[in-house]
Amino acid sequence: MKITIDDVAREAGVSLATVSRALRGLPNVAPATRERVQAAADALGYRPDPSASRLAAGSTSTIGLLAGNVDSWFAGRMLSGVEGVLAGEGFDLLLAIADRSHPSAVVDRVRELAPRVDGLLLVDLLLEDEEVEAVVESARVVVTAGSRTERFDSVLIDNFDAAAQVGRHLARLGHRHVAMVDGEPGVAIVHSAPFERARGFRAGLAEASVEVMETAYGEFTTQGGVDAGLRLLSARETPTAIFAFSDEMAFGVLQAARSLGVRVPEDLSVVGFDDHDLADLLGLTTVRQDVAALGALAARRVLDQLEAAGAPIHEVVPTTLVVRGSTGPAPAR
Amino acid sequence: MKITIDDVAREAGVSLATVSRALRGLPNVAPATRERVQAAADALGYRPDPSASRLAAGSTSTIGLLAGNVDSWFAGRMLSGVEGVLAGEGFDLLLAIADRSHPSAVVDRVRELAPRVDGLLLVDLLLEDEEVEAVVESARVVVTAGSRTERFDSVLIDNFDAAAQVGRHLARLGHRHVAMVDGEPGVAIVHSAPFERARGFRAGLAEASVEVMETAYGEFTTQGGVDAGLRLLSARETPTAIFAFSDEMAFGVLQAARSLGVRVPEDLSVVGFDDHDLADLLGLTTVRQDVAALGALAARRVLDQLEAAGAPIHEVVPTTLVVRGSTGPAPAR
DNA sequence: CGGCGCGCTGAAAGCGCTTACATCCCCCTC
DNA sequence: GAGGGGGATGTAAGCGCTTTCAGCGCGCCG
Repeated sequence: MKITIDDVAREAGVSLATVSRALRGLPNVAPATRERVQAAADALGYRPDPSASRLAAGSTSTIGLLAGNVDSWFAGRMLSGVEGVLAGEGFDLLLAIADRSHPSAVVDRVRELAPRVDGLLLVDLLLEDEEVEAVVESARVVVTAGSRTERFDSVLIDNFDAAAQVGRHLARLGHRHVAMVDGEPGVAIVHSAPFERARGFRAGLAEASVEVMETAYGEFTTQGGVDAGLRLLSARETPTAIFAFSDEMAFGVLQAARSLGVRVPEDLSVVGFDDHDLADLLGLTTVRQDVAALGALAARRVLDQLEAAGAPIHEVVPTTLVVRGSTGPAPAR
Repeated sequence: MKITIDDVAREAGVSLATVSRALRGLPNVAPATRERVQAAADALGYRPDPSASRLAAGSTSTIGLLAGNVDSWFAGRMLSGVEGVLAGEGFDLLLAIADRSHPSAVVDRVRELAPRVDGLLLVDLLLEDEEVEAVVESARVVVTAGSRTERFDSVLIDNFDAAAQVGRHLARLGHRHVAMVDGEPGVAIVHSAPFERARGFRAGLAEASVEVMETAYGEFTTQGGVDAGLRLLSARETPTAIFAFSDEMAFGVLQAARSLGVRVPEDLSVVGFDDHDLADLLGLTTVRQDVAALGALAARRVLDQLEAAGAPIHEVVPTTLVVRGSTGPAPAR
């Protein structure tokens, strides 16, 4: 029932080797032959069996995308960008999620993925040094998006600079009591997005001799942001400005403020990160990054690496500070 | 360099057939042999080549997920739920997006996907009858999630009933001038989510002899919701309540209301659909559906169908109307 | 006019597995 | 104690492609 390359060969009156060459556009096929083969293939509705091609050719035409989650605004955008490029180039996209609660989840998943893909895209994943090594060993082509590791190609924004701008913005507004909402405590991986944002924010504030008075953690979720906001705003000394490392967490902070009767921006300025669809609606000052473009670029990097691996390339995509109503002058004390 | 099943066979001192059987847990392998083989495989770090297995076995252990988009709250949740189940069962997840701007996109994509997957999951896709036929012909196992087609298994909510509840809720609050925000005009596919929501909403209102005065279209995006809201609220006769078919569109309506100085809920009641993370934050009355559970169930249905196909099964997941601050009594006129 | 090179095509050997089918051996039954 | 049955293992034939290598015919050069 299944139509194989032999059927096409018979139909076109050539050998199956010629069919294979003709259909894949390889050289050394006479134009007339190529057409005849194509016509035969179309007539029969022939579709090459991917499993067979993969086994014979030794490559899968598949790119694996491993992310920590897939239901955040960031991940969704990233996926969109990546899929667009891969589909355009005829590659399959294999999606995997690394359960962050399990310590070796990333490495385990990479090992599983490696044999079934030509290249791997790690999205927004923080890797310890030994994890990086393990990944290097099991996968041939690896690109990271949203975070950076010396060993792999990466596509990301200048987190340091973006956060520094936020710091300057708040300092300029007169804020002296400033807090931040990071993802998780204890993760201090150099070059990782949270690490760089914290560092940049401090640097931006430092220009005006302001220091971060406290850090809370919100796991990059809205609910986590609520909890973090409640903690910060019900402490003895409350901040007049909070910088959350994602819009989703910032939304949570806004909610916490509202539930405590803290007015934004009169009593509290809030800044997020991402420029989520709803940031505009909620009037949130934030850092805009074009995540879909990031994803598209990352996908291209994987494809390029497939052709010719070289020294790691780190691409930086620009960001913009978008000032809206959630930030204002520091209240008088 | 690559470790194959032969290497393991040699190491364990058995034939490669036995290795294959032992490692896959097939019967007719002596426990001692199985252990020896496993030990050899572990020692060598053997990983079966998926391409070879697939070619030989004739099945791919891969499920394809085709969606219209992947960056909505709904799609992200769905993906999460699906991935969880598939990963647990050792299946790969192939992700594809059907570009809705192209009319035959879904069918084309299904044809591409079919040879590389064992089963297909169609997420939130509206299919015309002829498209359904084309899909039936090219793919063996198909399940739809979020929408329903007689030919395929489906997992979805009772859109009619959920929307009817919304209608009753608004009617009970005294609203007589009611509008809705649908996705796209002209899509009237029976059993599809938008179709059923519109029908259910009308039915719920009809119990109180209320009719829908107008319908706007928001493409299921926040921006689309803004536009739809602006249109509805700046018409000659404005509604006192708007039911948007997704929270994201409802957020847009809220923004439109705010920008026009229309107070919610004093002047306007707004209801969404989904119970997005931020619905709570924004005080949006909405219909809660557990999308991740929907996805998990859908994935299971695909896997079950793989084992034994039967008459289409339609699973219905319950929803809840969550009343928050965005709905209130109809204003006096 | 013979030989050489080149463009095109075909034959065949895998790619690394799965899976009938054959084989062997041990133990039980009569 | 011979015959049988069944569990454990091995042998080998594919699965449907890709790719190397050889072959063939033609045109061109000397």
